[in-house]
Amino acid sequence: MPRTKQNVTPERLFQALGDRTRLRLLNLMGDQELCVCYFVEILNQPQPKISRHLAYLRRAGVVTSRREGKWIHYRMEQPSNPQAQELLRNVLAWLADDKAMQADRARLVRACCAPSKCSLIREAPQPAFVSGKPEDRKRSR
Amino acid sequence: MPRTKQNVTPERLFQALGDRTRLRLLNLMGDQELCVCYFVEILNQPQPKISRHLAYLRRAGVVTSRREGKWIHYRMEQPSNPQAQELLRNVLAWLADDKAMQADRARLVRACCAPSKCSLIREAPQPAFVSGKPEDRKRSR
DNA sequence: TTTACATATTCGTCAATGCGGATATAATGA
DNA sequence: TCATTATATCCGCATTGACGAATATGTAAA
Repeated sequence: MPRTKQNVTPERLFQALGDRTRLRLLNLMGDQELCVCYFVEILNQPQPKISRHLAYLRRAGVVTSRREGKWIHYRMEQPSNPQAQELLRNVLAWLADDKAMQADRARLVRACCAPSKCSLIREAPQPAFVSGKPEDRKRSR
Repeated sequence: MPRTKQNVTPERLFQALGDRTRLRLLNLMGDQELCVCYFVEILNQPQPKISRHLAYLRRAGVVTSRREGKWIHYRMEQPSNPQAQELLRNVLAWLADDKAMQADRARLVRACCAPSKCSLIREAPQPAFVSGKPEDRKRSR
């Protein structure tokens, strides 16, 4: 029997949100799917660290990933519970108030405008908001 | 200089929310101030455990306490940031969906209707929603 | 089939935190 | 003052989780 997406418990979700690095990751992928190398570039943190936190978010059911060749894209996953959806929207809205989070988003935009300047993302696929593809996010699993 | 209420960081708040016992406590005090002995009675957990979790919530800036003789009342504290306020409202709404949380609230109402049956709260001051005093919560600190 | 590159995982260490049990503190009343 | 009651804190232990460093895996390209 194919295991359907299990409901995230509130405490599990909040544990996932209880770390600065993970909040920064969610802040960046709030709008769109992003490739791992962007997170590493923007947050300027060791790649294994980023990877570990992404894995934590995935295990907590907050994000999903999709492979595209060598690259792996992460995006937020809509919880099945409407209250939880609303809550995640609120989280992102709160983060948007934070100066450091705004700076992260600004760095993302800058990196996307001049990918050639960023060693890590020079050849990586661009996020949708740059390439212009409107919401063609495929379901992964 | 009197220290004003410092802003709660998102990660700190979410850490505070990342525990089942603390969520149950918040669920109970969502509507009104409550005396510690009620938490002990309703959750049916060791008093030191309840006390530790209440202390955690207090340190995280989520609740405040007020002493009344032998008893100490806890209530949720409004964050200064409107986004955080909205978020806490959402948390409570989400919890209200949870069967176990509903059961807790039902036990609270039952305990308040027959305090003589509950050894721990036999003589404790009743919560405002029982005694009928409309929102006379005094600021503590 | 090598090589290079993107990403994930493992390992050892350390700090934070949850718990039960015991004890301390604070207010009340005899 | 002493006893009682409500609540808080401390102790020792186990678990979780964050980290850097090293290494493994998977894909593509030569």
